[in-house]
Amino acid sequence: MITLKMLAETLGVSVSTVSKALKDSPEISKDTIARVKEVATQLNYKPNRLALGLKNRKTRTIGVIIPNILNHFFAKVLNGIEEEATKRGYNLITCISNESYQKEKESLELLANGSVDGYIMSISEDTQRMDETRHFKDAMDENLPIVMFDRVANNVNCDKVVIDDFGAAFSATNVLLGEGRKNIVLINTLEEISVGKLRILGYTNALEKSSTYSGKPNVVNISKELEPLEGEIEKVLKNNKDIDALLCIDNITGTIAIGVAQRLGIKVPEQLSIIGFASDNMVHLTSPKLSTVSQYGEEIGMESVNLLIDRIENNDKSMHVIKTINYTLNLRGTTKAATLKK
Amino acid sequence: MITLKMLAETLGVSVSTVSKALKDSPEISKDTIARVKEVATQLNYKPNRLALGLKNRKTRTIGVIIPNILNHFFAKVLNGIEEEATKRGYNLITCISNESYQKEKESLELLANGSVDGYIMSISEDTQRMDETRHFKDAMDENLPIVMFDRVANNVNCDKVVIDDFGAAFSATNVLLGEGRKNIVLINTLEEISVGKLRILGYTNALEKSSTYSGKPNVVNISKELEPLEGEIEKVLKNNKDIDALLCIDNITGTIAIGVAQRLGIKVPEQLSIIGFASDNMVHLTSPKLSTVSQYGEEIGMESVNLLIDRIENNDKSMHVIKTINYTLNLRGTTKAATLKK
DNA sequence: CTGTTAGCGCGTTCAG
DNA sequence: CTGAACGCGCTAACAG
Repeated sequence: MITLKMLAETLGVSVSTVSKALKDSPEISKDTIARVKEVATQLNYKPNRLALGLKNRKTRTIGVIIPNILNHFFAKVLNGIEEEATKRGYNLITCISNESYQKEKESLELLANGSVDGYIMSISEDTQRMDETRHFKDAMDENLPIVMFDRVANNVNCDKVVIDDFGAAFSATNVLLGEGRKNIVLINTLEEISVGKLRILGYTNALEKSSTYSGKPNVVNISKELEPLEGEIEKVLKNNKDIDALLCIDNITGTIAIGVAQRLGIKVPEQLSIIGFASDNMVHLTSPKLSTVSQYGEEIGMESVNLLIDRIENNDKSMHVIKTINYTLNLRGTTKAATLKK
Repeated sequence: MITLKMLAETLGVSVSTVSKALKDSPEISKDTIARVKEVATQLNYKPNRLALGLKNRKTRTIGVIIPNILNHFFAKVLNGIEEEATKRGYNLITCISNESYQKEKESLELLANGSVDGYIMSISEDTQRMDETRHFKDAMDENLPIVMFDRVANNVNCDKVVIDDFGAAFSATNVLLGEGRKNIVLINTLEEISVGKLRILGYTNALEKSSTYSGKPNVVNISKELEPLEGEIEKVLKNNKDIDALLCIDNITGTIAIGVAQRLGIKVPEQLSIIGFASDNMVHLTSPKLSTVSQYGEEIGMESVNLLIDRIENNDKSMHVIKTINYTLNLRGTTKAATLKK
């Protein structure tokens, strides 16, 4: 690792001269500047980030804490975060909470030692269940801003990037209603999570607002632990006679449901419409292709980065914002009304 | 952020006394140690990682560079890396090369400024195509060890963690041969990548070694850019009359092929066996379930971390190792011979 | 037992 | 135009 000192020695000038020369200080002669830069590039000098951080009290590093990288949605968000952060000259320190409150808390604390300038995170299932927020506030008290995305803590006062989950489920339900469906069942595996609640609300609301729908909201909770999910979905299809539409608000059951329905001899979408919240990367695995509500993971990541960096660089204490990212209804083969739009 | 200096002031002692007390130095009296620790925990003191890094010339941070986080395999590896790194007290700085040589090179250089103690990476498609290695050697010249996993550069002398791709394809092919398949086609989307070559070699080798197989190796390359993959696979099934087995050596076509075959009225596995290298998380999406060759992503990540940290902490210059991780053949519904084992 | 000093790499005074 | 000195937070060698 090449340092200013080494450059100074090989050039026979002082350290501060080198430092100034490298940033084109008017204090230094054109001549010296040229010489210094020449040697610097030749020796491949790179300012030590740690020393800079120590000096400026800024690391240009963002702490990212996500619950589960194997979830494709979070992977997409991370992708967006990485891209935008790189663009703005920031690095990422990535932690995975694995849906555990303990790990999330530890990561937060670990990075609050001068490692990062702020956090982007989505909170763990554990934390949501326990409704714990102390650790967030501790971090923010140390002047480390937090941006939460997707799964956010309502009672924490920080910037947030969310999807309009209510609206998404509301629109999706309306699509099914528009097809004349009379028996729309919602399948849920996200029991305790805030977004799950909002989606359920959107669904029930749409049904209640409908003048033609006579049935009651029908929410079926499936535990992710309960294997196999296929069996559980089969039960749903068998136990709910006259079921003609499925709204799957987690990221997986929609895809599975297609196969189960077909195996049971139910025609999709003629006898049963299905809309999922699945990732688009799974769409081409099934036939017919699943109609989905898409979440723009990358965009969420990018927005989070911008919100955070603006907050960091302006040391901004103004009102915190909640940014809502639009979802998109991608109607494909598992619904009939491919012409309906939001 | 609480510093030693602040602790020293509130306690009325010197900075170095505090420093020593916190690490139970025998130079300091039990009494002072107790007092210091008391205040330290109360004020929630955390040693500044940057300052430590600057002092020790060690950051306890690993630079991770992966080609594409949306690829489930890499996500799994990252998961394994994160877990093991945390266990050993290391942080991760994550970069995504997006399969670009340029980005990979930039990331490598960017982190070579004291940000990390070493790298774990899988090299980009771009880099493999160009067969570029200068940037790796530059980093290693700065005394930053590199561990490469999965996609490795053969002509770079560093630690490597790989799967036995040859053996994996060899065994998979033998399973198909053992079923009495006479027309085994290999489908490939990984044209330029080293692992792809090895898998193809395993396949051809198995066929050539077989005394009963009369056909020739039949390798079909499909470009990932060519959308839709379904159509391409359909062509393969139609163009190759008497085809009775498919070995899909990338991570996606196996899953798709099941659907395509069924749509064409081909019975799986009666008329057509399929083995894929797909991620196990996709397995439950199809019916019948895909037989796969599994790559233990997490294990690869963990091994990489241990290799790297050992190298870092021992400043070890000994021979570089190539660690081979075993794969597993998971025979499920798309093959008949569920009893055959490796 | 405790304090002073120096230095890790850098940038920013302030003197020359 | 150039250099010496200082401090960011920390540890370690050295004095007291």
